[in-house]
Amino acid sequence: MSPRAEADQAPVSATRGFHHGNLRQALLDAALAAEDIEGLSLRHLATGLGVTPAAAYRHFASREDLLLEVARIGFTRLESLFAGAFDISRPPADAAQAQGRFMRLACAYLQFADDEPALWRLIFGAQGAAYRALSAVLDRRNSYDYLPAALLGLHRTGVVPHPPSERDALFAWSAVHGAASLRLGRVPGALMPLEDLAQEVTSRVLQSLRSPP
Amino acid sequence: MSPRAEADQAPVSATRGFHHGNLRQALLDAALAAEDIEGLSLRHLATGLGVTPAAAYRHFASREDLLLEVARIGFTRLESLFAGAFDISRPPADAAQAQGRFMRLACAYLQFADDEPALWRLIFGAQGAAYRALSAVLDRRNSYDYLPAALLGLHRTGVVPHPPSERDALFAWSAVHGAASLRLGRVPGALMPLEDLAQEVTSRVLQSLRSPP
DNA sequence: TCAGCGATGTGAACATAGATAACATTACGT
DNA sequence: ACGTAATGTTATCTATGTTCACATCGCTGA
Repeated sequence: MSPRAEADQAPVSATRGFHHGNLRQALLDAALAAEDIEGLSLRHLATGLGVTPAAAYRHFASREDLLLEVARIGFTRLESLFAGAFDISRPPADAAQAQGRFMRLACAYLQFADDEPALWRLIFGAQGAAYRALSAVLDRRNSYDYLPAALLGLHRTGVVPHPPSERDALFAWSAVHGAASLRLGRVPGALMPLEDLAQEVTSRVLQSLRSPP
Repeated sequence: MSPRAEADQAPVSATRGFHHGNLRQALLDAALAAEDIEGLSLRHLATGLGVTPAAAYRHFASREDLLLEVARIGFTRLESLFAGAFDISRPPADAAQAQGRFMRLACAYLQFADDEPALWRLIFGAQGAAYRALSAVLDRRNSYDYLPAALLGLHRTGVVPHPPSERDALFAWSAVHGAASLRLGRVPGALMPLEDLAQEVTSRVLQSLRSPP
């Protein structure tokens, strides 16, 4: 279908190869910079790069394909935000650290929505089409492990009495995801400073995790 | 801008006036029945109704305008689901009833996402553009009052010790909205029966509301 | 009653979009 | 050095949103 792999690792802004630049990456970069990724036009992108519309089809099977690739890159950005929240390979030292991890994870999620709203909408928006398409392809080991890991840390350090279940994880995800959605929707109550919102949500989720079903 | 009002009250499927039917409503109905409302084409809609594309512009200033009107109708549908959850004009009799109201309100929200995914995506999807545009126009008295009312009922009947704050409402909304989003995104954990999910989320939100900040 | 006017629909047209096919050029390996 | 694969171009097709000039229906007031 579409040439993938080695996309996000290529020399970033190189007009390198000359004669014609290295499109593909240039197209992806331009798409990533777009204000409305889902609404962008291949022709606009191409002509904006001084190239013919048809040229884009040498690198992407279709507009959808391009968008899917952009979504994939966006997903890896979200993953690296998660990775910046805490080191998943090392367990938390104490309760405070476990709570800090949980809080910072929520913060990362909200930060992504704040910093890259177009990418957020591309991934989680329109029926989550891109999201579902991605889930089938990505090795989900990375992003899908941070939340369970954070919850497990909370249990191991005694913050939460019961070992975390899938339902616990789903509830936590729902709360944070919902908060991010409402924030993007400019719901008045969700427009407080990002850290405050993360604090708010995580502390409340914690409250609910301290009790058995 | 756009002719509004009296739209959702018009004779529903009437090809009444003859010669030419009563478009507008027919267009709205067709749009409401579409599987992908945001992606529909005016031409398709028009020709599907045996009418010229340009005819649609006698009733809607643009495609966007049509979509906004559809979103408005969708919003009133959500409101009537809320109204079916409980009678906002009467306070709950006891704690059990108050909890039932809260639970049924969440159920209504999730039901809407389940039954009308296209409308949900139109309203809350794409950056919540439609949602924001609507919020400015709608008298929000209806839909925006159910959640605070439900929370107030919980407090008045002694389920929740502290009077509900805006932050309480935002958290509850976030959790339910997030659950609906993940469900629409076919996140595996959110695919349980609708009532179970509503029960799950509301009981956990309740847990968190029982403690002071 | 009927002239006329406003509401509504038609036909043709324009611009933009995604997409494809045939052709041109460049770069690179053997 | 040559030829083949990669990449870009030109031209073209179809679909869509949108507009404009024109046609037609139906109702209202003299």
